Amino acid sequence: MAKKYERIAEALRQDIRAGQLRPGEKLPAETKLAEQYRTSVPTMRDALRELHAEGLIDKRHGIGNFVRKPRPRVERNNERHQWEKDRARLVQAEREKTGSTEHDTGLTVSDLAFKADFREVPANEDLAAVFSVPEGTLLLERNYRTFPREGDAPFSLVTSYLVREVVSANPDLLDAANEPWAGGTQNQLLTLGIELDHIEERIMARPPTAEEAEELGLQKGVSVFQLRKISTDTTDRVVEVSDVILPGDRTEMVFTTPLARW
Amino acid sequence: MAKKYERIAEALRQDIRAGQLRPGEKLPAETKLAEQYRTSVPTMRDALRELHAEGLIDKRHGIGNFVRKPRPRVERNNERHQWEKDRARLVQAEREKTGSTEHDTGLTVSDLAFKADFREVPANEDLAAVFSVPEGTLLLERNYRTFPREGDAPFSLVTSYLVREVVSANPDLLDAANEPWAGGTQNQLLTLGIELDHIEERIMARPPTAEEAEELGLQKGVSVFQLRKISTDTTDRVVEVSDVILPGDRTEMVFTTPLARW
DNA sequence: GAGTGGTCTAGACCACTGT
DNA sequence: CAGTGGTCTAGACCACTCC
Repeated sequence: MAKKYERIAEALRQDIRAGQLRPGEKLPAETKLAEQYRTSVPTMRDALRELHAEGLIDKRHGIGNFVRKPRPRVERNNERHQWEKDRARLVQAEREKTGSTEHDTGLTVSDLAFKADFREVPANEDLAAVFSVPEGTLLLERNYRTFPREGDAPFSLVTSYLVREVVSANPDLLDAANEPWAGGTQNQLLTLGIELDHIEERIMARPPTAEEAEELGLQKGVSVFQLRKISTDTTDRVVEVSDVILPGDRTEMVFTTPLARW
Repeated sequence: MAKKYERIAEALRQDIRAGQLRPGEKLPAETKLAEQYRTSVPTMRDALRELHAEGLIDKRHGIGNFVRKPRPRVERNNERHQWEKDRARLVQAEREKTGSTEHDTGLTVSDLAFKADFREVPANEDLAAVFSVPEGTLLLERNYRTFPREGDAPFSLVTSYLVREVVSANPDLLDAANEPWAGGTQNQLLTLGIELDHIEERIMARPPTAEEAEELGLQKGVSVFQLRKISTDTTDRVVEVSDVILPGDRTEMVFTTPLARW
């Protein structure tokens, strides 16, 4: 015999998929549900936990359980990097002509930085290795919180690192008040005479920390993408390292790899 | 005051990180632990569930809870695609000279197919759209189970689709007995006169289905990468679609994006 | 304050594993 | 068989949200 909580979960799944329970709709209280399904509250909660892990329901403490509205997935395409690079110079060219209308144009098509927070930190072992600098080298750490335009939940947590020494040639870059910066990071690097050659991204999936779950409005059990983006310039020097946390249930990452012709 | 099960989880985390509890070591029985921490068994289990979700312990029914040995992460780099493409012709060249020593050289550096299972299916709406063929078009569906060389748990579940009509020019490709195929899929396509131009990969993270958890030896709550790889040839035709499930806790995906010079 | 989900207890019994 | 984790019960009380 199937486990009781699984049978209950399956019954609720059917109701949801069949449209008996519609997106946004509130489920009966857990005590009521336990009664309906002739079981105890803890067992009922086991069933609900299953649905929750699958992303079918949202749990809201003190309010209730709700059938989840399918959240729009956001696509993150690696073509954005070339796009950003092209744009970095465009913006620069226009600046020379027109002045500064740049403030409207955000960083990237679907990102809009609302909060930027800068500080200086010494490189730990990990970062020192990636940058190929001695441990303890001063880095500029920049924290961003970005939101989708629609005023939904915040969408990604970004921590970016630059070598302080390298950046100091342009003092504007040290001030968080200048964010969001028209033309994005690649334009910032351009002001330092740095051109990027390639970008490497390493992706892992893991459960969110309590902090991340809080900030991203995630529920326990939903996994996050952890992405480390490493930007290397044309002299083969690592110039930026960026750690990004993305909600696994709302993000779709797309990478296109071109192949050399035979 | 912090929640009790969180305090207990934290205490155990410390013990693990500090090396008091070593990888592979068995924890005391849940009843004993509950006693030690002066709590009930269900609460103790809440704490253990937390550690389990974080990948710090393995739960083995009927045996015990164990500190997890850090499983080697497998790196999946997109440079493999170019590597495979180069290799596809190399193998071909050597075949003409020497004969068939190809059987030793697997598909890709760290993959080894142990089980291949072929069948023909009509294209559903989803696949038809990707291939740009009418719904119902016959596809060759190939299921692979790959294992890391060390005889550990199976490592990825792959379902690959090709348009049956296209493949039939080389009947050898229709027989699962010819797997693993020296030179991999790109060599198979080469025998059909097909050269790939680029590969697109779409990545999502989600909890595993019960089936996947079973096959990959995953534990509940650990998420999987779902990767769809779309291969397009030099005539801009989609020739292969491959759905891959990878364990999120053991896989690190790496993508390098080259940028055009200014 | 009323109603909700979250935490916690103290057990009982079942299912799985190894000897 | 003994020992383990998995499921399930029937409650109590706390923390949160809304009115």
